[in-house]
Amino acid sequence: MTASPARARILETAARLFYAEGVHAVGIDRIIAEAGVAKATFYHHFPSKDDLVHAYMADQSMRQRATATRALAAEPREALTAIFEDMCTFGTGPTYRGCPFVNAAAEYPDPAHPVRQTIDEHRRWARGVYRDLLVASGHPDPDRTADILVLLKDGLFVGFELDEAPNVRTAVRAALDKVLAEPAHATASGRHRTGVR
Amino acid sequence: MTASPARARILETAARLFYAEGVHAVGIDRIIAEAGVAKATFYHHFPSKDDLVHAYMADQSMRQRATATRALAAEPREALTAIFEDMCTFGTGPTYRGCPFVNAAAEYPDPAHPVRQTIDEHRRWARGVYRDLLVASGHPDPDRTADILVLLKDGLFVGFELDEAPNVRTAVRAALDKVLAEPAHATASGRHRTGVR
Amino acid sequence: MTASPARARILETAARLFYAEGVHAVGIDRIIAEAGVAKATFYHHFPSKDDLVHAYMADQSMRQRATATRALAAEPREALTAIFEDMCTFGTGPTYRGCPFVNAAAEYPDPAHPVRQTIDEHRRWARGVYRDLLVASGHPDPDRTADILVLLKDGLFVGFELDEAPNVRTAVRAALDKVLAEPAHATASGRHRTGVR
Amino acid sequence: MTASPARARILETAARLFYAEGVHAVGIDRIIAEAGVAKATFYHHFPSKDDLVHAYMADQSMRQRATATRALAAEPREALTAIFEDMCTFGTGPTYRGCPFVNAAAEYPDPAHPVRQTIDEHRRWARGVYRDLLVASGHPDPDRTADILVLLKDGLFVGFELDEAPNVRTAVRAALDKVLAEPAHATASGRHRTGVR
DNA sequence: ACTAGCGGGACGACCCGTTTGT
DNA sequence: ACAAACGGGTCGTCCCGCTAGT
Repeated sequence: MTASPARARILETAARLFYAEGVHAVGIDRIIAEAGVAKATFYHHFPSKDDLVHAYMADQSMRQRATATRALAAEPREALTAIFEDMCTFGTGPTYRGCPFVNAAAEYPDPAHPVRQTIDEHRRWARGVYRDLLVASGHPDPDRTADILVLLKDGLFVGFELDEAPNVRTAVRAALDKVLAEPAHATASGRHRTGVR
Repeated sequence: MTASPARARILETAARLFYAEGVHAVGIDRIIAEAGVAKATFYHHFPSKDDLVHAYMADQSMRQRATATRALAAEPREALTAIFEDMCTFGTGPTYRGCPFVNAAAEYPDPAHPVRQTIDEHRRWARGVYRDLLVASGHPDPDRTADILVLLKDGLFVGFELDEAPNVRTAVRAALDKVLAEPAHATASGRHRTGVR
Repeated sequence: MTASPARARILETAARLFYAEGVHAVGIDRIIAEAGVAKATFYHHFPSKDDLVHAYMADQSMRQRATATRALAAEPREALTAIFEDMCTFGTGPTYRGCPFVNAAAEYPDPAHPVRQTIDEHRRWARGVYRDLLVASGHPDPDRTADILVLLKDGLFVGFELDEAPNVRTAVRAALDKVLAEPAHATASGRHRTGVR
Repeated sequence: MTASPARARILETAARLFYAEGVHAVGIDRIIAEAGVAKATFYHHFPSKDDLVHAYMADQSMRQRATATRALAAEPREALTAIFEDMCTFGTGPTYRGCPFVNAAAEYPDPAHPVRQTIDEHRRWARGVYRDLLVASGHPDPDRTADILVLLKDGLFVGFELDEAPNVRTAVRAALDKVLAEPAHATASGRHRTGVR
């Protein structure tokens, strides 16, 4: 289908540069140079830079969904902690540069822009995953709690970029525990997990 | 001191435009046009665009500190909720465009850049405020809890920009309650507030 | 001979686009896309864009000659009026965009360019037709009058593009009458035409 | 007012190049190089190339109006022949490249484009001048005759570009004589057709 | 101290005509 | 017939200096 090697090289190069340096800061010339393609080839696959940015966003979303799908194999509660652990691991990587969606949104102020809509869609998906897992795990208030988990997710993405990673990781684990803890009186099912991972 | 009306107009205009549209997306020419100053005047006060961005960051930090100082008059616990309520109110404003520091960081990937250092400093200040208030309110684990409040703060800034404001607000209040709740057994000083505002 | 269907489609498409939008404004990619041929096929039939432009000019000339040939069946005098009526009819068509040769000359300033030479040749042919018809109709000054008819032809082509068609048509008919009118004293052959068409 | 030397140099250079080589064929870079201005200066005075083209058209129109105004000092009939003689003289100049308006129209197919509207306005002015002079000279049919003079004008502009100048000049003079010749009473051969169509 | 304008040159996105391989 | 490569060209914007005038 879309199995053009040139297109793949362009998208991969763009993803790396856009994420590392920002969308506006990376020019087409640089992308085609590092991808080793001709200008005409680039514009054949992506009629405009915005189309490339859009494809970059869609690609990021697809990758995160694939990663999450793997975590979804476990039990609901474990899946949730696994997802957040995965994000923490990602956040401590050498190339980490924050959340690609939040960063892109910072450069695309117009909420009606296609890039923003792709971001919105991704966020709805992420919240949906949290909610579904909470429902499956029998959480009494999955909707509100999913919203809180989204807060936590965004906070950790920012934190790993701008604060000290170990502290962030510790705080994320503590916060997740607090959020997933049953409301005080309903502590029937003893929850014995004493350390994620 | 720096009470030049021209300089103030430049900074105010730049702050408005940088925040609303992003730093890279706003050119010097546009700033001087909308500020109604001459180019020479601009470069007299700000030797380079980066200097202006730096001043913009410092100015944002100063404003947030002034706002927080007002909230600090109340009791520690009240002060904390007031601070988060203020941020929620800010997040629902018509010109809201996310956290200026997070947005700027998205456009300045180099952690060694002066702009990033100003951001770091601001974040250290914010965390310090949270920690101090937690200490003053007798919280048993002020350091880790301050880290969690930072997560919450960043999450809400992102959420108000990219998600539905009412849901975010509700989630923030619930999360703050959870975070500030006394660990079950140690409920000496009964804090009976069951819902902010 | 040159009965390749691909070639014909290319030439037809190019003629339509060149005439409607100008030569420089239409790119090869657009032509091959709208003609539905491959790039290699295009460059097989037309080694360069200039060759295509040249073929476009030659084609236009051939078509005009074919049209004129039909009019030449009539009596000389009638043939002349028929030729100008044909041009007026052409000038009021929905796709009319002026004289293709004049338009092309506007984009090819160099008189030595092959395109220009094709234009020159076409104009010599047109003037020759006028002169021959004037001679055949017994006009006393066919050479100078042919030059005047060329002026009229060019004027009407411009007029139909840039002025109001009905006024132009009326003016063309009146001018043609004036031009073809016998000089006062030499009114031998009564000319009985009482209304073209 | 608009007495900026840089702007004047740009416009003068653009007029020369646009007229000699065509609008699309001349790039901004070339204009600013030959005018000796900076790109920023160019875009300060002309926000886009189209604005420059528009100014070029308006400038040409103004110049032709100024030239015509000088000829208008004479008696109506003399003024008309002077105007056409002026155009013939212009047409035989070394830099002659046809009518700037017709050439520009060839490159701007859209009749709604500002450039085209400037052209339309100029043509209305020219026809108005002819008509006024015909009225002042007591011509019995100034409106239709003005239309014919427009035909003649356009024809001569094209002819001087694409045909042999001396023949064109002769033909123009002869045609002008025919067009301005007093009707009826000064001629033996009555003109029987009193209204085409 | 402030304004207005101009010069400079690098870079932005995007399109051009053309050739080659498959 | 399609995809890719190529290099140069298009218009336009960038940040930044400098000079002259008030």
